[in-house]
Amino acid sequence: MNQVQGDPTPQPERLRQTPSWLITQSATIAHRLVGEALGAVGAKRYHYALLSALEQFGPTSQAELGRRCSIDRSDVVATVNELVEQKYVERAQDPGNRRQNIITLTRNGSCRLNDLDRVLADTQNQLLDGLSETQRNNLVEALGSLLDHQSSH
Amino acid sequence: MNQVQGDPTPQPERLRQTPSWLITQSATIAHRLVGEALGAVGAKRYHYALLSALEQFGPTSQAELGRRCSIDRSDVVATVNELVEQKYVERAQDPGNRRQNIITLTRNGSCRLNDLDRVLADTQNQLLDGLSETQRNNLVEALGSLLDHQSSH
DNA sequence: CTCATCTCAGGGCGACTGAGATAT
DNA sequence: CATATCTCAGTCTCCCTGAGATGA
Repeated sequence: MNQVQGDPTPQPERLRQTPSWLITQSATIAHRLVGEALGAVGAKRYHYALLSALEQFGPTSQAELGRRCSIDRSDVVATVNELVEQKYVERAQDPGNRRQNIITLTRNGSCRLNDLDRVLADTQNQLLDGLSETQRNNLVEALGSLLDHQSSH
Repeated sequence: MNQVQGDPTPQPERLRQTPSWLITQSATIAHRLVGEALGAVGAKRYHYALLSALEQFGPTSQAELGRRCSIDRSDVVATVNELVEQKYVERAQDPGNRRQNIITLTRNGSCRLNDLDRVLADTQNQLLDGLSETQRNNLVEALGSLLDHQSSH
């Protein structure tokens, strides 16, 4: 029967004050929102990441794609397979270095990226709905620093 | 052979400017750091969460623990099993409501929580190493708002 | 009958590891 | 020889669902 009022199952103070917990909880929410939004159009997070990299940097090997997007080599293989099947990218062996595959964005893939841009813009607004402009900027700035610093070990 | 200079595999702009991507990337790093630190002393993230809730709110049913810590009912069962086995909590049927189990923190469990507090404090410093005090406060504040707003739908 | 709770079994995804084949 | 790439197979953790049993 609970209390009459004033105890809407708050979270433990320890967790609320632990940055790593705040980050992973937020990530779970972000993950769900993005997954649902992309899933509704038949895409996944990794699809968007690879298409973004190809659009910005041009044809790229799979290993390089993995480095740029922080995606594991195994997952790059699987994701490229999916994107090839959907005709959004093409895979070709590099004649100058036959170890590697060069992945190229198709015109279809460019359009796809633009579509996903719109889907994601909506999702970001949903995710940050309660935050002021200042809070949004602070968040992006702080997490950017965190990633920069951590990636340089 | 790459360029002579100035191209240390940067990330795509689109990703760097997408809050959900920044959050999930940071979460992956946080997850790894916390997992390794807790794993080194035989603990898991869920262990710390449940112990925190029990310390702050006293004996609690499993369903309530799940609500307070945002842990799924199935995972609460598994985690309580582990904590019972390690003698950090005790499980007893509520005589007033025989549907539910009341979980109680043992003296051992209290000590364990203090130990984990120290482990986690170190980890938070590692995680936020490159950030100024202002950035850290901004981050905690922004993510707190995000979680508050999202949890109220 | 309905609702809440506890429990188990298992699916799905993301992050990751190991090993083999091939080429530099 | 060592190194780098691509690929497959498979593990592990977390998040979540479904369903059954019990009791309010």
